[in-house]
Amino acid sequence: MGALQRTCNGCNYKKICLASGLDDDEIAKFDRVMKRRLRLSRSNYLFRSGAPADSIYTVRSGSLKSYVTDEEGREQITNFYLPGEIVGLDALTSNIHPSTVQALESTTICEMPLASLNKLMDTIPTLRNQLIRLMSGAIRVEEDHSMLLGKKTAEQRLASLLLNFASRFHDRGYSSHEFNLSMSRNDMGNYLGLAMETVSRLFSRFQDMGLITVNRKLVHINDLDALHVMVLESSPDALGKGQKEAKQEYTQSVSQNSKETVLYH
Amino acid sequence: MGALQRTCNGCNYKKICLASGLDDDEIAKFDRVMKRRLRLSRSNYLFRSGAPADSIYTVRSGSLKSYVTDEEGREQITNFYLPGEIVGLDALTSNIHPSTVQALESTTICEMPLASLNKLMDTIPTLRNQLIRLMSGAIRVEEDHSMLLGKKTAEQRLASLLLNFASRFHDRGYSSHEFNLSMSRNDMGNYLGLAMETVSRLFSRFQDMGLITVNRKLVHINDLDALHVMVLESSPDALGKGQKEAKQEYTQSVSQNSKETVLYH
DNA sequence: CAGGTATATTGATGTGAATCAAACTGGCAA
DNA sequence: TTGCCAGTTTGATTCACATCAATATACCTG
Repeated sequence: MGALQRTCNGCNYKKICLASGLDDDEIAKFDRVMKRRLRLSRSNYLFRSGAPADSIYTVRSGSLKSYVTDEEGREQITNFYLPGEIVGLDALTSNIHPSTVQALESTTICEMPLASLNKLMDTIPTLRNQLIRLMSGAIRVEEDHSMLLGKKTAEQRLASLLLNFASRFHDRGYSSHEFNLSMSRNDMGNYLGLAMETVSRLFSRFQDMGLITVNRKLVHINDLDALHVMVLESSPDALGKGQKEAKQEYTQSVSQNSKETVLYH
Repeated sequence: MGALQRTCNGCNYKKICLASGLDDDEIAKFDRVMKRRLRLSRSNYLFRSGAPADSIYTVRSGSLKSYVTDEEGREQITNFYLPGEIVGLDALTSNIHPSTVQALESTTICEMPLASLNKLMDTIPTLRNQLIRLMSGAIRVEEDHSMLLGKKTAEQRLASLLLNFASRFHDRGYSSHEFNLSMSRNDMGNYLGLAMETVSRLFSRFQDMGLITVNRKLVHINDLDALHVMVLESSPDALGKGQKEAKQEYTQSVSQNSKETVLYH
């Protein structure tokens, strides 16, 4: 996954990352304060939880995992990061990193110092808006992760992960049918709230069902539709009693329902 | 939980909400575009997923729950909101609400139109920074929720919820020992990734153990420390084999470890 | 204040995924 | 080439929590 350009303008991911939406003049300013080519090899840390946060980062090539740690040393992987994605957005409340970020393979990273970013945002409102958009997106991603952890079966969790990566690789111009998952089975299990053994068994099962072909880290998806169906299959409690209005069109906006009423005073 | 003032300056929660950090002049401008006293009664919607997002909101009194819905109608509650907390931050990517937000009791809400907010942020950098801080905090909250859903036992999940509310009530000037949980057992279970019956049993168990006294929605915490200990107790896999470096001081920042190395090129 | 409906509690049973326990595989260093 | 070791696969068993089921209790409505 190369992206050898040294400027944002030449970068493959400028449409995805912080620089998205900036005009030529603005991107040049942005470029000037962006530090490029931070390099990490496999399993090295970008930063650890508790460290002061002076910058946010973008993956340029390779991939990362981030995880939070509790007082007992339990680790929960919260995200895997692919090129163009922003890392460190959870540190802007306290300027202390709450997460640890570690490379899954040889990875290059762009660094944007927060001081520079703040200064730039004063003069480039587009940049501020883009940061806000990305942060909002990060919240959504976490919400989806909660849905996965709270409401999906093991099978649906792994299917979701495969579909998620398929679509993100597709967005980056790579095949959505064949790709490398750079993290270990252990990492996948941790992210999915499953034991490593369960992940391994599911890979075997999916292969036996003809849905995928796996060879170590390389995954080939033979039947994307079947994986989609699998994720949608209703789990035992999907339509539990407590949820009277479930199963209606979920993209609806405003209904005539009496409960919709909102009153100003 | 009254907060009857009609201006931000007189509001109990101005230190927590968006207006935090603004000087008198700025807060006056902010005040001018804030719409106050949106009212919802129990189980009414503030907005539903799929609806266009034109504003973000702050709880003024009462409480809310937010949940995401998948294509099959499964609902995952992602958050409960108390006075001073901001709702709708996950909608700023697409200007479509990904979540549904519903009142848990009679609730009053302040509304900040996004158009006004954007205009204000052009002239008040503090406001922009505060929004960014709050969004970053929202990401952290979701990460903690993932840790809860992915790595904690049923017992630890309910204990975490109780401690979470204890501390949030405390922050708002209420007792951290006695408070009302406005949501149903069903909602708690949904949020915690547990069956309602499990939540109910745990309430009974905690009461039998002398940790709390429950009367329907009213919870009195008798032994806060014991709940803390319970959350920290290591679950079966807290120190699994895959996690070599667990159990070290989790607030550490930079170690001498060789893996810490970061190279510029 | 009677009656119905929501919500909550408690008990009995079932099960999906965890845990425990071996083997197996591939990468790498000597 | 050998041997080691981390990562993975596969199998046997257990267990925490879900599900099913039956009351019980609070709340709301007429």
